[in-house]
Amino acid sequence: MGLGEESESRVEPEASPALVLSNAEIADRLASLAQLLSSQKENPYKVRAYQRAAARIRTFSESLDEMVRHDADLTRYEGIGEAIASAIREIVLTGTLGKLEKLRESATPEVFSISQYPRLDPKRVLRIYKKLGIASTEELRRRLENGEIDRMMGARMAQHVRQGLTETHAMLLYRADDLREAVEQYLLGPCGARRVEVAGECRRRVEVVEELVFVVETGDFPAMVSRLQRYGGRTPLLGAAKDHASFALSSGVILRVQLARPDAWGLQMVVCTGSKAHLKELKRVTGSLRALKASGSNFPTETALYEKFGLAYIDPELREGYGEVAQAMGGTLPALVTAGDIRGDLHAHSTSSDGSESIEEMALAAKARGYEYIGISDHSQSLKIARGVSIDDLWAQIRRIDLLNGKMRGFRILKSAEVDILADGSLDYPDDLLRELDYTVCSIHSRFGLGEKAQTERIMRAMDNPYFHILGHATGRLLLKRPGYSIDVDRIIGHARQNGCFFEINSSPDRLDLSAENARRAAAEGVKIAVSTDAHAGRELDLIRCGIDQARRAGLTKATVLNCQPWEALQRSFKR
DNA sequence: GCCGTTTTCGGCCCGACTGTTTTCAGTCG
Repeated sequence: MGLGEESESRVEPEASPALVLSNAEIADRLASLAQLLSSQKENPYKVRAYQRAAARIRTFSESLDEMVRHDADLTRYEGIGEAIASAIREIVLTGTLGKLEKLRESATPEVFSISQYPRLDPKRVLRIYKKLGIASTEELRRRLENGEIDRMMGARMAQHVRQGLTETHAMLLYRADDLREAVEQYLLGPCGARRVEVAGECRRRVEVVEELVFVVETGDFPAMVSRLQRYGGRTPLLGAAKDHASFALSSGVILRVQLARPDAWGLQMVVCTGSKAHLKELKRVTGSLRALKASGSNFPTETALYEKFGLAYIDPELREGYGEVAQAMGGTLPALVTAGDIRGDLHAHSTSSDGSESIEEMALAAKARGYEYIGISDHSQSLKIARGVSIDDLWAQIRRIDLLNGKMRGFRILKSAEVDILADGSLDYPDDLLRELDYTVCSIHSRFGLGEKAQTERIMRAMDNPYFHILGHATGRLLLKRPGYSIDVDRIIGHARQNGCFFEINSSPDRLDLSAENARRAAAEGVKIAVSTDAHAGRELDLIRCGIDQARRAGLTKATVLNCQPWEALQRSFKR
């Protein structure tokens, strides 16, 4: 998008830079090799080593091709040893990899065709082929599009195939932040930008990013565009006009840069930040933004633009078209929660279950962050793989925390547990033990496959237990990996309100569960939400920033976030 | 294949549960 003066045109690939292999092309070959080795049942650690190296290479901003030609030592990078370094050299110098070609020759036609899509897992795809009686990637794509893979193989498999077959790839926000940093440095350094600011999904803190957008100021835009084509060796230009351009980054994310003059900077930031839904709301007040630009009005900052139309400044996280423009006009925008409002973490693990630091260490880490409390919520007895705490051990842990609290000043360790919600909706500890805890986080870790109705009622039954307090990661989703189990969120929100239960925004970057949309619905019904990290080590308490991003996207304020309260108030909230 | 090092090879997390099945391999944190 952007307010381009002319529409984008397809650009023919340049002749000479094509001789340079891009990091993406090198990574693809290593990934294909991993596929073929995997389908030959090679040592899985070897397979993973190639996959890891391929993934790593996609994040490089320097050109591997150039490094090889300058005889740089590639083994200084983690995950690249002698063997993979020499494979990369061979790819760069000969354009091919003998080992890969050989394996391709001996592969079945099915596996050969799968290896054209380096992100597909051949084992999984072969299972699909067998079950659906098909044998080609074209057929695979067709069955994906008509929903058959979803129906026959499940949503998870469908997601894998979808990601494997498409060329653009979404990326977790917190990985995109690293990429953003690298591209920003590249824009300011080699590209000679005077000013760079990130916009788009990254700025709105959307949990999964498909496009990196920058607003830039430079005296020589064409030079910047040509320099960007050499990012990571070679970065294909997808299209360009005189004031904007987009590129296909190695990682599969689209990079878009929009040129802006200082006097139109604010306007371009608004347009490039989006979202589409926000801009639609905004245009009802401002009229066409394109016309606004043509009028030559002066909008050096976003605030200048919003102010001119009688709007308060709208935080980027709120720009999703949920009525924020009307709120900005009426002066009723929420004061979004910030990391500084958080008084403690209500979901952390310790060495008692699958954490890597002791209760004392976790407490010290929380105290060092300026928190007033930390809730130790270790896994319950049934979750064997996470070394769930036995009934006896939890009794002992309760007594130990009491002792520790006796020695702490101005800080409190809360006695909690992440209690499994069992298949029948009962909780994984007896009531007389649950009663001794300050509160509980109750979560589903098994039987994801129950249908929506059964899963919903399972959670509602669990909420009927008077010692149920916070529903942990409500849908079990893992972003870009697993869609989560199906539940009727509205029914569960209603039941939570009735029973005095709460939700959690789990801050793990690949969970962020509740979603912003569901958190918004819960808050609208008056159900408070804990923003928790699920930390398994002291440093993971930092992940709270990811949860805060999500909470802000949901429009949550200090008053709607459970752990913005001091312990005394919290204690009252947990009385049912 | 990489890493670390106790320098020459073993570990790379793991163990119970699940299944319009695949009786093994995928899955849950």
